[in-house]
Amino acid sequence: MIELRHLRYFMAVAEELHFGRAAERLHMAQPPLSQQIRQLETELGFDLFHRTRRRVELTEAGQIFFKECRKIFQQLDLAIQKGQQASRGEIGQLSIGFVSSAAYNVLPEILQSFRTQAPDVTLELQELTSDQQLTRLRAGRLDVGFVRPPMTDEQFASMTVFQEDLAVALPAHHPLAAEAMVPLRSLASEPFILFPRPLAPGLYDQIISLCQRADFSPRVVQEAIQMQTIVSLVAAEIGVAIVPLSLENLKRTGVIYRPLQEETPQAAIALIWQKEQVSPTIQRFLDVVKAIIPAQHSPNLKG
Amino acid sequence: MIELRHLRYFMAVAEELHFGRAAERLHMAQPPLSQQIRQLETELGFDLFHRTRRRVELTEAGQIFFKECRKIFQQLDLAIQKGQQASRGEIGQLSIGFVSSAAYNVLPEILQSFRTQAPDVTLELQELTSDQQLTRLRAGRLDVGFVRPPMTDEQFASMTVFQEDLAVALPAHHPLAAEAMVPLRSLASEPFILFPRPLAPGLYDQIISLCQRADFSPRVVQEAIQMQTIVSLVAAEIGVAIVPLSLENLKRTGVIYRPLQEETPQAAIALIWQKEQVSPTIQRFLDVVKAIIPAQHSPNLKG
DNA sequence: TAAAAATACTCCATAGGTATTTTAT
DNA sequence: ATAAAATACCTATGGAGTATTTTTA
Repeated sequence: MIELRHLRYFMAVAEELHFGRAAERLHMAQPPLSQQIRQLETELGFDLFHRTRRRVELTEAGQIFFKECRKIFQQLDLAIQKGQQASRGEIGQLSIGFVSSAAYNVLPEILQSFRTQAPDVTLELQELTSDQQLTRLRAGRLDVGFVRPPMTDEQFASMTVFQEDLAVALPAHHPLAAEAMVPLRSLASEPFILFPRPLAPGLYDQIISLCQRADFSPRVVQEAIQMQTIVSLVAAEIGVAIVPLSLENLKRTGVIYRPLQEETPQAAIALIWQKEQVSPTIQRFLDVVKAIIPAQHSPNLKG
Repeated sequence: MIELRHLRYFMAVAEELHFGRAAERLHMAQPPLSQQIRQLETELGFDLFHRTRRRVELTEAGQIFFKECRKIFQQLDLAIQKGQQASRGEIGQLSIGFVSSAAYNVLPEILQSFRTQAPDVTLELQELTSDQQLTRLRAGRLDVGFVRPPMTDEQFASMTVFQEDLAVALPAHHPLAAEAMVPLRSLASEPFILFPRPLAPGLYDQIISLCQRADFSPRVVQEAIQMQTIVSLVAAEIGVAIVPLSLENLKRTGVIYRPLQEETPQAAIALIWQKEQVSPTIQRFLDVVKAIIPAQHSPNLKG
């Protein structure tokens, strides 16, 4: 079986063209060196040296094998180097899941910062609902996810990266759009547009319980999977929607956002990951996120 | 010190993701396998596996190292394959020296044939005088040479590849050009153009002794290194020259070649090589040349 | 408790050392 | 006569085996 030892010895002899000097360079005696080269030649099935017992010369095959051997050691060095870089999180790939609304607030800044800090990491972004992300995180098909809490699974660690008030999205010509602030009660008879509960149970339940406290159940006329769609439906005067305030960033014309008069629970976005699976690349990503969060101030129209 | 053994073991474990099964595949027990992987990780300076003691998973660095390891083994296979090919003479390089006049007769056919038979051999052609070739052959800087005999050096083997009569090159309007055959004696008072003796002692001495036998010493008015030049000087009516007949192939206008009436020693071209240094590639070249020679008939205007 | 990897130890194959011979210059 | 590689033989490192423990699902 050929070992790197054989190749190292061969390289030394090929460079020195002298078994004695090569042995010296390898800090070993000459006879075992001769033996190992012999062994290598047997394994390879061809001779590497012309041995006139006085002069050592590379055969033609030896010359070519020598050049190719160099490449083997270069490839080995490269493998080690790349592995070490990866172990420091400097190269690698990172699969990131995110709910669509994260794309309108924290995500751009985080990605930009991470790309600067770790340019050798290939990012793979997937827009997914919160529970799709949980499934993929468990299966190891995702490294981190930006989800809507609550998130009560022991195997995940999480960090809140963004908090914002909920607001009412109104058609531009809706009477309530004239007011600076909307009391929730005034929406009691309005048609509502909501996410399907399975896709965002946290947000859905928040909205429902909010309405309950204002003594009404929202009349849901339409569900929509995308934030984009919800906003478009509002613009089309299909109904009103209670949405995270950062949707304002969409700048959809025909839609006006108004804060709720009531104290509302804040809509949060959390970064989650598997506790036990923190690769250096993931760690670097977490570090980048941590560095950015303090700079974030929850937008709040009431402030 | 990292050995291929370590890498082979790592590849097996990385593929099986199970030390027990990997050990089985490697026809060995599980504990030494664990040890060797440990050892590899220590050498590398980073972990290859996440060991939860129940599940084995590649770390990110491990995944990348795995990919690079594949390339190492591919490179190793390539090195062995190329070496074996070279040992069979299927690839390699061949340095060929030749005297300029060889380019007008045998060389083209030989090269063409060899290129067809051994397309993977890179040819390096050098136009050199006979003694320059001897020096380089001794130094190993040339594999074979096409020279003008005589060649009396024990360490070389040789093979005559071409023989031809000597002829007189005359200016087109020279009175002797009217004759079908020229007696050497009629050139006694003509101005001669010759090679400098050091560059082609064999040919030079042949010509001189030829003249001696015809009872005159040639009056040398000009020496020229290139056959081309000699022929041009003849065309310019500077003098006459005794040259190998194959120079006719130059088709220089203004020059007429006429055979000598006397029996002349033939000018030969020999292929020579170091007896002790016959690489498979050289052997293949010799074989090609041998196959061609019988087809060669010495051109002879007297025939 | 069952399955899998890690530890602890033991052994022997073989890499490497020493002494000597062979051979070519 | 000398330098260099090959051969013969011996030594001991460390790779691999067996038995056992540890750990977690």
